[in-house]
Amino acid sequence: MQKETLCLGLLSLGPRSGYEIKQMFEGPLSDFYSLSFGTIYPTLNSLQADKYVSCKQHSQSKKPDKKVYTITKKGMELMKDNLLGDASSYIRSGNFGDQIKSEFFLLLLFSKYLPKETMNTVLNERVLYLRQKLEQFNYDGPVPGNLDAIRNEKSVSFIRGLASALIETGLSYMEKNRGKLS
Amino acid sequence: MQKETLCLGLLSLGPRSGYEIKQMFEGPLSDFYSLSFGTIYPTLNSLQADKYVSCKQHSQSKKPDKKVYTITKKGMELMKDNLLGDASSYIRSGNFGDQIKSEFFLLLLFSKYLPKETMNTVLNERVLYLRQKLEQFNYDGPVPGNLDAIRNEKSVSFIRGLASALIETGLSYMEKNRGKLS
DNA sequence: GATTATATATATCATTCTGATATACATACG
DNA sequence: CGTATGTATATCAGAATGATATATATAATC
Repeated sequence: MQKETLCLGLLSLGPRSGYEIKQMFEGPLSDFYSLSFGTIYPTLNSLQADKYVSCKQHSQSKKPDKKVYTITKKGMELMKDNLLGDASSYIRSGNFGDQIKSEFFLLLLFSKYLPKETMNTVLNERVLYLRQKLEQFNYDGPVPGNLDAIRNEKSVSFIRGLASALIETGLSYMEKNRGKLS
Repeated sequence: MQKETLCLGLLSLGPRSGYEIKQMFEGPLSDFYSLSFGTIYPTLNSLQADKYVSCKQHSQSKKPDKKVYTITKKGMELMKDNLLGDASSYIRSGNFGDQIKSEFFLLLLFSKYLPKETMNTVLNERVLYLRQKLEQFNYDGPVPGNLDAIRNEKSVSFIRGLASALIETGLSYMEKNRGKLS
Protein backbone atom coordinates (compact mmCIF):
# COMPACT_ATOMS: atom_id res chain seq x y z
CA MET A 1 0.00 0.00 0.00
CA GLN A 2 1.38 3.41 -0.91
CA LYS A 3 2.66 5.36 2.07
CA GLU A 4 0.43 8.27 1.04
CA THR A 5 -2.75 6.17 1.09
CA LEU A 6 -1.79 4.70 4.44
CA CYS A 7 -1.05 8.05 6.09
CA LEU A 8 -4.27 9.50 4.70
CA GLY A 9 -6.18 6.48 5.98
CA LEU A 10 -4.80 6.92 9.46
CA LEU A 11 -5.55 10.64 9.38
CA SER A 12 -9.12 9.81 8.35
CA LEU A 13 -9.57 8.41 11.88
CA GLY A 14 -8.81 11.84 13.31
CA PRO A 15 -6.19 14.64 13.10
CA ARG A 16 -2.73 13.59 14.22
CA SER A 17 0.93 14.59 14.21
CA GLY A 18 3.69 12.56 12.60
CA TYR A 19 4.84 11.45 16.01
CA GLU A 20 1.36 10.21 16.85
CA ILE A 21 1.14 8.30 13.56
CA LYS A 22 4.38 6.59 14.50
CA GLN A 23 2.82 5.71 17.87
CA MET A 24 -0.01 3.95 16.05
CA PHE A 25 2.53 1.84 14.17
CA GLU A 26 4.31 0.97 17.40
CA GLY A 27 1.07 0.34 19.27
CA PRO A 28 -2.11 -1.12 17.80
CA LEU A 29 -0.66 -1.60 14.30
CA SER A 30 2.67 -3.06 15.37
CA ASP A 31 1.73 -6.60 14.37
CA PHE A 32 0.52 -5.69 10.91
CA TYR A 33 2.51 -2.86 9.43
CA SER A 34 5.11 -0.19 10.12
CA LEU A 35 6.59 2.97 8.67
CA SER A 36 9.66 4.80 9.96
CA PHE A 37 9.96 8.51 10.79
CA GLY A 38 12.12 8.83 7.71
CA THR A 39 9.06 7.91 5.65
CA ILE A 40 6.29 9.48 7.72
CA TYR A 41 7.61 13.04 7.93
CA PRO A 42 8.48 13.50 4.24
CA THR A 43 5.15 11.91 3.27
CA LEU A 44 3.19 14.33 5.44
CA ASN A 45 5.13 17.25 3.97
CA SER A 46 4.39 16.20 0.41
CA LEU A 47 0.72 15.49 1.21
CA GLN A 48 0.50 18.98 2.66
CA ALA A 49 2.18 20.55 -0.37
CA ASP A 50 -0.45 18.93 -2.57
CA LYS A 51 -3.34 19.98 -0.27
CA TYR A 52 -4.35 16.43 0.65
CA VAL A 53 -3.90 17.42 4.29
CA SER A 54 -3.91 20.70 6.17
CA CYS A 55 -1.57 21.45 9.02
CA LYS A 56 -2.05 23.41 12.23
CA GLN A 57 1.05 24.28 14.19
CA HIS A 58 0.58 24.06 17.96
CA SER A 59 3.47 25.96 19.50
CA GLN A 60 4.39 24.45 22.85
CA SER A 61 6.70 26.87 24.65
CA LYS A 62 10.05 25.10 24.34
CA LYS A 63 9.37 21.76 22.63
CA PRO A 64 9.36 21.72 18.83
CA ASP A 65 6.00 22.81 17.45
CA LYS A 66 3.51 19.99 17.24
CA LYS A 67 2.28 19.88 13.66
CA VAL A 68 -1.20 18.39 13.64
CA TYR A 69 -2.39 17.25 10.24
CA THR A 70 -6.02 17.03 9.16
CA ILE A 71 -7.17 15.21 6.04
CA THR A 72 -8.90 17.45 3.48
CA LYS A 73 -11.83 16.64 1.23
CA LYS A 74 -9.35 16.26 -1.63
CA GLY A 75 -7.35 13.89 0.56
CA MET A 76 -10.39 11.76 1.39
CA GLU A 77 -11.08 11.40 -2.32
CA LEU A 78 -7.52 10.41 -3.15
CA MET A 79 -7.49 7.84 -0.35
CA LYS A 80 -10.77 6.26 -1.45
CA ASP A 81 -9.70 6.20 -5.09
CA ASN A 82 -6.40 4.55 -4.23
CA LEU A 83 -8.03 1.96 -1.97
CA LEU A 84 -10.57 1.07 -4.62
CA GLY A 85 -7.99 0.93 -7.37
CA ASP A 86 -5.56 -1.30 -5.47
CA ALA A 87 -7.97 -3.43 -3.40
CA SER A 88 -7.62 -6.51 -5.57
CA SER A 89 -3.83 -6.47 -5.35
CA TYR A 90 -3.95 -6.83 -1.56
CA ILE A 91 -5.89 -10.09 -1.59
CA ARG A 92 -2.77 -12.20 -1.83
CA SER A 93 -0.99 -10.35 0.96
CA GLY A 94 -0.96 -10.74 4.71
CA ASN A 95 -0.43 -13.90 6.66
CA PHE A 96 0.75 -16.27 3.99
CA GLY A 97 0.96 -13.68 1.28
CA ASP A 98 3.78 -11.46 0.15
CA GLN A 99 5.97 -9.17 2.22
CA ILE A 100 6.18 -11.53 5.18
CA LYS A 101 9.68 -11.92 6.55
CA SER A 102 9.59 -14.33 9.43
CA GLU A 103 12.97 -14.72 11.03
CA PHE A 104 11.47 -17.18 13.48
CA PHE A 105 10.57 -19.58 10.69
CA LEU A 106 14.08 -19.26 9.30
CA LEU A 107 15.45 -20.13 12.71
CA LEU A 108 13.25 -23.24 12.79
CA LEU A 109 14.45 -24.13 9.30
CA PHE A 110 18.05 -24.14 10.48
CA SER A 111 17.31 -25.49 13.95
CA LYS A 112 19.34 -28.62 13.36
CA TYR A 113 22.49 -26.52 13.53
CA LEU A 114 21.67 -25.28 17.02
CA PRO A 115 22.29 -27.15 20.28
CA LYS A 116 19.18 -28.87 21.60
CA GLU A 117 19.16 -26.87 24.82
CA THR A 118 19.25 -23.64 22.83
CA MET A 119 16.27 -24.67 20.72
CA ASN A 120 14.45 -25.76 23.82
CA THR A 121 14.94 -22.36 25.42
CA VAL A 122 13.99 -20.59 22.20
CA LEU A 123 10.74 -22.56 21.89
CA ASN A 124 9.88 -21.96 25.54
CA GLU A 125 10.39 -18.25 25.14
CA ARG A 126 8.42 -18.24 21.92
CA VAL A 127 5.48 -19.81 23.73
CA LEU A 128 5.72 -17.16 26.46
CA TYR A 129 5.90 -14.45 23.83
CA LEU A 130 2.82 -15.76 22.02
CA ARG A 131 0.89 -16.02 25.31
CA GLN A 132 1.77 -12.40 25.96
CA LYS A 133 0.61 -11.42 22.47
CA LEU A 134 -2.62 -13.30 23.03
CA GLU A 135 -3.31 -11.39 26.23
CA GLN A 136 -2.57 -8.19 24.39
CA PHE A 137 -5.09 -8.96 21.66
CA ASN A 138 -7.72 -10.07 24.16
CA TYR A 139 -7.28 -7.04 26.43
CA ASP A 140 -10.33 -4.87 26.21
CA GLY A 141 -9.63 -2.12 28.71
CA PRO A 142 -8.80 1.51 27.99
CA VAL A 143 -5.78 2.50 25.91
CA PRO A 144 -3.70 5.60 26.63
CA GLY A 145 -3.56 8.75 24.55
CA ASN A 146 -5.39 9.16 21.30
CA LEU A 147 -5.12 5.52 20.32
CA ASP A 148 -8.78 4.84 21.08
CA ALA A 149 -9.97 5.93 17.64
CA ILE A 150 -8.33 2.97 16.02
CA ARG A 151 -9.42 0.51 18.71
CA ASN A 152 -13.07 1.45 18.28
CA GLU A 153 -13.11 0.68 14.58
CA LYS A 154 -15.38 -2.21 13.65
CA SER A 155 -12.64 -3.63 11.44
CA VAL A 156 -10.17 -3.58 14.32
CA SER A 157 -12.40 -5.85 16.40
CA PHE A 158 -12.56 -8.23 13.47
CA ILE A 159 -8.79 -8.19 13.03
CA ARG A 160 -8.08 -8.61 16.74
CA GLY A 161 -10.42 -11.58 16.88
CA LEU A 162 -8.66 -13.12 13.90
CA ALA A 163 -5.22 -12.51 15.38
CA SER A 164 -6.33 -14.02 18.65
CA ALA A 165 -7.65 -17.17 16.95
CA LEU A 166 -4.46 -17.53 14.91
CA ILE A 167 -2.20 -17.20 17.92
CA GLU A 168 -4.20 -19.78 19.84
CA THR A 169 -3.86 -22.22 16.97
CA GLY A 170 -0.14 -21.52 16.73
CA LEU A 171 0.31 -22.05 20.45
CA SER A 172 -1.45 -25.37 20.63
CA TYR A 173 0.33 -26.57 17.48
CA MET A 174 3.70 -25.66 18.98
CA GLU A 175 2.90 -27.38 22.24
CA LYS A 176 1.70 -30.56 20.56
CA ASN A 177 4.35 -30.83 17.84
CA ARG A 178 7.55 -29.32 19.15
CA GLY A 179 8.90 -32.79 19.73
CA LYS A 180 8.93 -33.36 15.98
CA LEU A 181 11.65 -30.75 15.53
CA SER A 182 14.46 -32.76 17.08
CA MET B 1 18.61 -12.54 9.77
CA GLN B 2 21.73 -11.43 7.95
CA LYS B 3 21.66 -12.20 4.26
CA GLU B 4 25.02 -13.97 4.62
CA THR B 5 23.72 -16.35 7.29
CA LEU B 6 20.62 -17.05 5.26
CA CYS B 7 22.48 -17.80 2.03
CA LEU B 8 24.94 -20.00 3.90
CA GLY B 9 22.04 -21.82 5.57
CA LEU B 10 20.43 -22.51 2.22
CA LEU B 11 23.72 -23.68 0.74
CA SER B 12 24.12 -26.03 3.71
CA LEU B 13 21.21 -28.01 2.22
CA GLY B 14 23.28 -28.63 -0.91
CA PRO B 15 25.31 -26.75 -3.56
CA ARG B 16 23.30 -24.23 -5.54
CA SER B 17 23.53 -21.29 -7.95
CA GLY B 18 22.19 -17.82 -7.20
CA TYR B 19 19.32 -18.47 -9.57
CA GLU B 20 18.43 -21.65 -7.70
CA ILE B 21 18.54 -19.84 -4.35
CA LYS B 22 16.07 -17.35 -5.77
CA GLN B 23 13.87 -20.27 -6.83
CA MET B 24 13.77 -21.45 -3.22
CA PHE B 25 12.53 -18.00 -2.15
CA GLU B 26 9.86 -18.07 -4.83
CA GLY B 27 8.90 -21.67 -4.15
CA PRO B 28 8.91 -23.35 -0.75
CA LEU B 29 10.06 -20.25 1.16
CA SER B 30 7.77 -17.75 -0.53
CA ASP B 31 5.42 -17.51 2.43
CA PHE B 32 8.16 -16.90 4.96
CA TYR B 33 10.99 -14.88 3.51
CA SER B 34 12.46 -13.43 0.34
CA LEU B 35 15.63 -11.93 -1.04
CA SER B 36 16.03 -10.28 -4.45
CA PHE B 37 18.67 -11.00 -7.08
CA GLY B 38 20.16 -7.64 -6.25
CA THR B 39 20.93 -9.01 -2.79
CA ILE B 40 21.67 -12.66 -3.59
CA TYR B 41 24.34 -12.22 -6.26
CA PRO B 42 26.48 -9.62 -4.42
CA THR B 43 26.16 -11.68 -1.22
CA LEU B 44 27.43 -14.82 -2.95
CA ASN B 45 30.32 -12.87 -4.43
CA SER B 46 31.37 -11.50 -1.08
CA LEU B 47 30.96 -14.90 0.62
CA GLN B 48 33.21 -16.36 -2.04
CA ALA B 49 35.83 -13.62 -1.64
CA ASP B 50 36.00 -14.44 2.07
CA LYS B 51 36.19 -18.22 1.45
CA TYR B 52 32.86 -19.02 3.14
CA VAL B 53 31.76 -20.67 -0.10
CA SER B 54 33.59 -22.14 -3.07
CA CYS B 55 32.38 -21.75 -6.63
CA LYS B 56 32.48 -24.13 -9.59
CA GLN B 57 31.70 -22.66 -12.98
CA HIS B 58 29.62 -24.97 -15.19
CA SER B 59 29.94 -23.63 -18.70
CA GLN B 60 26.79 -24.39 -20.67
CA SER B 61 27.54 -23.77 -24.34
CA LYS B 62 25.65 -20.52 -24.95
CA LYS B 63 23.84 -19.69 -21.72
CA PRO B 64 25.76 -17.68 -19.12
CA ASP B 65 27.93 -19.95 -17.00
CA LYS B 66 26.10 -21.52 -14.12
CA LYS B 67 28.05 -20.68 -10.97
CA VAL B 68 27.37 -23.37 -8.42
CA TYR B 69 28.35 -22.44 -4.88
CA THR B 70 29.30 -24.91 -2.16
CA ILE B 71 29.54 -23.99 1.51
CA THR B 72 33.02 -24.46 3.01
CA LYS B 73 33.96 -25.64 6.49
CA LYS B 74 34.69 -22.01 7.38
CA GLY B 75 31.24 -21.11 6.05
CA MET B 76 29.51 -23.78 8.14
CA GLU B 77 31.22 -22.40 11.21
CA LEU B 78 30.23 -18.82 10.48
CA MET B 79 26.63 -19.86 9.85
CA LYS B 80 26.38 -21.82 13.10
CA ASP B 81 28.01 -19.03 15.09
CA ASN B 82 25.65 -16.45 13.65
CA LEU B 83 22.58 -18.61 14.26
CA LEU B 84 23.58 -19.26 17.84
CA GLY B 85 24.45 -15.63 18.49
CA ASP B 86 21.22 -14.24 17.10
CA ALA B 87 18.74 -17.01 17.98
CA SER B 88 17.19 -15.14 20.89
CA SER B 89 16.49 -12.07 18.79
CA TYR B 90 14.28 -14.07 16.41
CA ILE B 91 11.86 -15.21 19.10
CA ARG B 92 9.70 -12.13 18.76
CA SER B 93 9.52 -12.34 14.98
CA GLY B 94 7.28 -14.19 12.59
CA ASN B 95 3.53 -14.29 12.63
CA PHE B 96 2.70 -11.56 15.06
CA GLY B 97 6.24 -10.40 15.47
CA ASP B 98 8.24 -7.73 13.72
CA GLN B 99 8.75 -7.27 9.99
CA ILE B 100 5.23 -8.29 9.02
CA LYS B 101 3.65 -5.97 6.49
CA SER B 102 0.16 -7.16 5.79
CA GLU B 103 -1.54 -5.07 3.16
CA PHE B 104 -4.63 -7.24 3.50
CA PHE B 105 -5.06 -6.21 7.13
CA LEU B 106 -4.65 -2.57 6.12
CA LEU B 107 -7.36 -3.03 3.53
CA LEU B 108 -9.66 -4.47 6.20
CA LEU B 109 -8.82 -1.53 8.46
CA PHE B 110 -10.02 0.91 5.82
CA SER B 111 -12.81 -1.31 4.49
CA LYS B 112 -15.50 1.20 5.47
CA TYR B 113 -14.32 3.47 2.67
CA LEU B 114 -14.92 0.79 0.04
CA PRO B 115 -18.27 -0.09 -1.57
CA LYS B 116 -19.90 -3.14 0.01
CA GLU B 117 -19.84 -5.12 -3.24
CA THR B 118 -16.11 -4.50 -3.58
CA MET B 119 -15.42 -5.77 -0.07
CA ASN B 120 -17.62 -8.75 -0.73
CA THR B 121 -15.65 -9.67 -3.83
CA VAL B 122 -12.36 -9.09 -2.03
CA LEU B 123 -13.34 -11.37 0.85
CA ASN B 124 -14.56 -14.07 -1.54
CA GLU B 125 -11.29 -13.98 -3.44
CA ARG B 126 -9.33 -13.99 -0.22
CA VAL B 127 -11.10 -17.17 0.83
CA LEU B 128 -10.30 -18.75 -2.52
CA TYR B 129 -6.69 -17.67 -2.21
CA LEU B 130 -6.38 -19.15 1.28
CA ARG B 131 -7.97 -22.42 0.14
CA GLN B 132 -5.39 -22.58 -2.62
CA LYS B 133 -2.59 -21.90 -0.12
CA LEU B 134 -3.94 -24.64 2.10
CA GLU B 135 -3.87 -27.15 -0.74
CA GLN B 136 -0.34 -26.06 -1.50
CA PHE B 137 0.82 -26.68 2.07
CA ASN B 138 -0.98 -30.00 2.27
CA TYR B 139 0.36 -31.24 -1.07
CA ASP B 140 2.79 -34.06 -0.47
CA GLY B 141 3.73 -35.17 -3.97
CA PRO B 142 7.04 -34.64 -5.72
CA VAL B 143 8.47 -31.17 -6.34
CA PRO B 144 10.37 -30.21 -9.49
CA GLY B 145 14.08 -29.51 -9.74
CA ASN B 146 16.36 -29.49 -6.75
CA LEU B 147 13.74 -28.20 -4.37
CA ASP B 148 13.38 -31.57 -2.69
CA ALA B 149 16.25 -30.96 -0.27
CA ILE B 150 14.30 -28.30 1.53
CA ARG B 151 11.04 -30.25 1.50
CA ASN B 152 12.63 -33.25 3.18
CA GLU B 153 13.88 -31.26 6.15
CA LYS B 154 12.29 -32.25 9.43
CA SER B 155 11.77 -28.58 10.26
CA VAL B 156 9.95 -27.99 6.99
CA SER B 157 7.33 -30.61 7.85
CA PHE B 158 6.84 -28.87 11.17
CA ILE B 159 6.49 -25.46 9.53
CA ARG B 160 4.13 -26.73 6.83
CA GLY B 161 1.92 -28.32 9.45
CA LEU B 162 1.85 -25.07 11.39
CA ALA B 163 1.07 -23.02 8.30
CA SER B 164 -1.71 -25.41 7.38
CA ALA B 165 -3.28 -25.19 10.85
CA LEU B 166 -3.06 -21.39 10.82
CA ILE B 167 -4.68 -21.07 7.42
CA GLU B 168 -7.52 -23.38 8.44
CA THR B 169 -8.16 -21.25 11.50
CA GLY B 170 -8.06 -18.08 9.41
CA LEU B 171 -10.46 -19.53 6.88
CA SER B 172 -13.11 -20.62 9.37
CA TYR B 173 -12.78 -17.32 11.24
CA MET B 174 -13.33 -15.37 8.02
CA GLU B 175 -16.32 -17.45 7.07
CA LYS B 176 -17.95 -17.12 10.47
CA ASN B 177 -17.21 -13.46 11.16
CA ARG B 178 -17.12 -11.64 7.85
CA GLY B 179 -20.58 -10.28 8.54
CA LYS B 180 -19.15 -8.24 11.41
CA LEU B 181 -17.15 -6.11 9.00
CA SER B 182 -20.09 -4.24 7.53
C1' DG C 1 7.07 -22.99 -39.81
C1' DA C 2 6.78 -18.55 -37.54
C1' DT C 3 5.91 -16.12 -33.56
C1' DT C 4 5.24 -15.51 -28.83
C1' DA C 5 5.81 -16.53 -24.14
C1' DT C 6 8.19 -18.56 -20.58
C1' DA C 7 12.36 -20.36 -18.41
C1' DT C 8 17.38 -20.28 -17.53
C1' DA C 9 21.16 -17.42 -15.84
C1' DT C 10 23.89 -13.40 -14.14
C1' DA C 11 24.37 -8.61 -13.31
C1' DT C 12 23.54 -3.65 -12.38
C1' DC C 13 21.31 0.43 -10.61
C1' DA C 14 17.93 4.18 -9.55
C1' DT C 15 14.69 4.61 -6.28
C1' DT C 16 12.90 3.60 -1.90
C1' DC C 17 12.98 2.63 2.97
C1' DT C 18 14.96 1.84 7.23
C1' DG C 19 17.61 2.53 11.34
C1' DA C 20 20.55 5.59 13.42
C1' DT C 21 21.63 9.96 14.74
C1' DA C 22 20.95 14.99 15.83
C1' DT C 23 18.57 18.47 18.38
C1' DA C 24 16.12 20.17 22.37
C1' DC C 25 13.38 20.31 26.25
C1' DA C 26 10.17 17.83 29.87
C1' DT C 27 9.18 14.69 33.30
C1' DA C 28 9.83 11.03 36.50
C1' DC C 29 12.59 8.45 39.70
C1' DG C 30 15.63 7.20 43.31
C1' DC D 1 20.90 16.13 41.18
C1' DG D 2 21.95 13.10 37.78
C1' DT D 3 19.97 9.52 34.73
C1' DA D 4 16.65 7.52 32.00
C1' DT D 5 12.69 7.95 29.41
C1' DG D 6 9.21 10.56 26.74
C1' DT D 7 7.77 14.24 23.40
C1' DA D 8 8.65 16.10 18.81
C1' DT D 9 10.67 16.96 14.18
C1' DA D 10 14.18 16.21 10.89
C1' DT D 11 17.98 14.29 8.08
C1' DC D 12 20.93 10.93 5.98
C1' DA D 13 24.16 6.95 5.16
C1' DG D 14 23.48 2.39 4.09
C1' DA D 15 20.71 -1.41 2.67
C1' DA D 16 17.28 -3.69 -0.14
C1' DT D 17 14.06 -3.88 -3.69
C1' DG D 18 12.09 -3.92 -8.27
C1' DA D 19 13.07 -3.02 -12.77
C1' DT D 20 15.83 -3.50 -16.46
C1' DA D 21 19.59 -5.35 -19.53
C1' DT D 22 21.64 -9.21 -21.87
C1' DA D 23 21.58 -13.67 -24.11
C1' DT D 24 19.78 -18.17 -25.24
C1' DA D 25 16.68 -22.36 -24.97
C1' DT D 26 12.40 -24.40 -25.00
C1' DA D 27 7.53 -24.83 -25.09
C1' DA D 28 3.21 -23.32 -26.69
C1' DT D 29 0.19 -21.22 -29.98
C1' DC D 30 -1.43 -19.97 -34.46
